[in-house]
Amino acid sequence: MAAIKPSLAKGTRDFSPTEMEKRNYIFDIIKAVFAKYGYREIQTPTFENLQTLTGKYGDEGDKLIFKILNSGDYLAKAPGNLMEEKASAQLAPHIAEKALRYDLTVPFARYVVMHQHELTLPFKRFQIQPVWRADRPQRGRYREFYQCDVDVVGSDSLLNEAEFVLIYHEALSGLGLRDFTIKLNNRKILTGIAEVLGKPELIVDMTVAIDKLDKIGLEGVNNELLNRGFTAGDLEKLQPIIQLQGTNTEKAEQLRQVLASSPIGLKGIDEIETVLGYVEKLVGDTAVVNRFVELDITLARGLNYYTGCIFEVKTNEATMGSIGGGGRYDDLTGMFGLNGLTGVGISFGADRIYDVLEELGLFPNTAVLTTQVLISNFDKLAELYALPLLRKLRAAGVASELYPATAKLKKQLSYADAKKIPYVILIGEEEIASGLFSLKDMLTGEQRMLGETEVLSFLAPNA
RNA sequence: GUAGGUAUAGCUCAGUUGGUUAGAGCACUAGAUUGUGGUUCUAGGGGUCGUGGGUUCGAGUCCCAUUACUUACCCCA
Repeated sequence: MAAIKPSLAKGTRDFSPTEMEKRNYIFDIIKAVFAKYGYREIQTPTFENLQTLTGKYGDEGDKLIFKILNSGDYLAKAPGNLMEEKASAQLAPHIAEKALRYDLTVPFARYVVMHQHELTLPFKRFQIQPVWRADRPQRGRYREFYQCDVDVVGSDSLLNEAEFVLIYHEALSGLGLRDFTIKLNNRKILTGIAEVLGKPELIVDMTVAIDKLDKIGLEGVNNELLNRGFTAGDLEKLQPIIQLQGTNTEKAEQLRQVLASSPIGLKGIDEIETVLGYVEKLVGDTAVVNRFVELDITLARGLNYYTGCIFEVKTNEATMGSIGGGGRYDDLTGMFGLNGLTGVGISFGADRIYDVLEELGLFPNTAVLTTQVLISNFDKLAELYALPLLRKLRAAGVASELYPATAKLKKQLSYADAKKIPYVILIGEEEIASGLFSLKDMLTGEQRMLGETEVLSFLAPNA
């Protein structure tokens, strides 16, 4: 068999030991916060029935689902006419009945419906698993990436929304981020705006356009609105909304006036104000809230399913898309036949957070823990002589290893150096004769002769 | 799906209007140092210059095609 050139599938990455240690550092901090707020972990399968996933993410989203070819002679049962016509989209469900999960929310909805009789509502769960999307990779965008989702179903209390703001703040601060913005919006406000304009059916076009304010500026947004079916008169009404200024309270006040004729819009504002009120009480410091939380009506995401509050988090310390997002969906499980169950949740983009922490140099050294001590291996005699010490070190909880072959000391020390092992124990003729061990500090280069108990108490002072 | 950019050693990259045997740094191996790493010095291994075609006396260099990677748009974490 001819050797093939090794390569990674597009948009995927290997995680080497150092990277894994850093990734776990992120996951551990996020998990600890989730647990602290009462969420419990679940996992769902890597792949689901294709039917479970399609139709949940909009047309664009459906195209990005990785489908898994059926086993066996999958073309035998496929409709001939569709193959003749090369109708890929229609043919796909006939030859691919499974697909890789696209996010964690839809599998969670399926989970809730299937386990409804064993769940105590409200059910609070978190889930940290990879998801797959078949889009074109670019900076901060991968085809395989991890989401850290935390959701609660069966509770319509806005306390949940408020706690998610706290979770974001606590987790991101815990990771060392200092300047980020938790943006809040509400689907009902967007609906209200579209209503006031008399164009409720254009809500998606409207929000997609004004969402780009940061990127293409006011003029660009206005042009896009015109292209998407809005009139000059609509634009005029929209200007004060798009360019909303001031504190969160001031913004809410202005919106209240604009949306006076829209009951649903006013409800959205009520919700935002309630959430902000809870957040202030929970944080206990208005200045902190104003610094990290921002009412931003240009925020548009997940419009296919979000019905209430919408979240998005951006870091201001690095150029990166959003590092998290979420929202409320009133009918999370309706698509699986269980109506009237509301859900709200957020997600952390772990891979992007990793890139940001890397760029800002925020990974602590302790995130990269390794073997504490390496025992050298001079010859077979020393190797055997080392084994009891190795056993005692490990029994005392010291991460330790014996160099697995008789090799030049230079090579063994280089190994310790490359692996950043802080101590090396040298065992040769002298040590065997004296019964002492040479303990070398790799950082200072100092070397001492110690007895076994001294070695153990030095490397494991608390054991 | 649309539009750019890039492709030379394991990695990051030089390579002059087309001209002899394609280079550097890092990494690796060995020696200087037969029981001492990280610094230093010396030597060594490692290349069908992404692939296929074309122009030319001659192509890493120019042209065409193709593939892969990459950046941006759409969309999204």
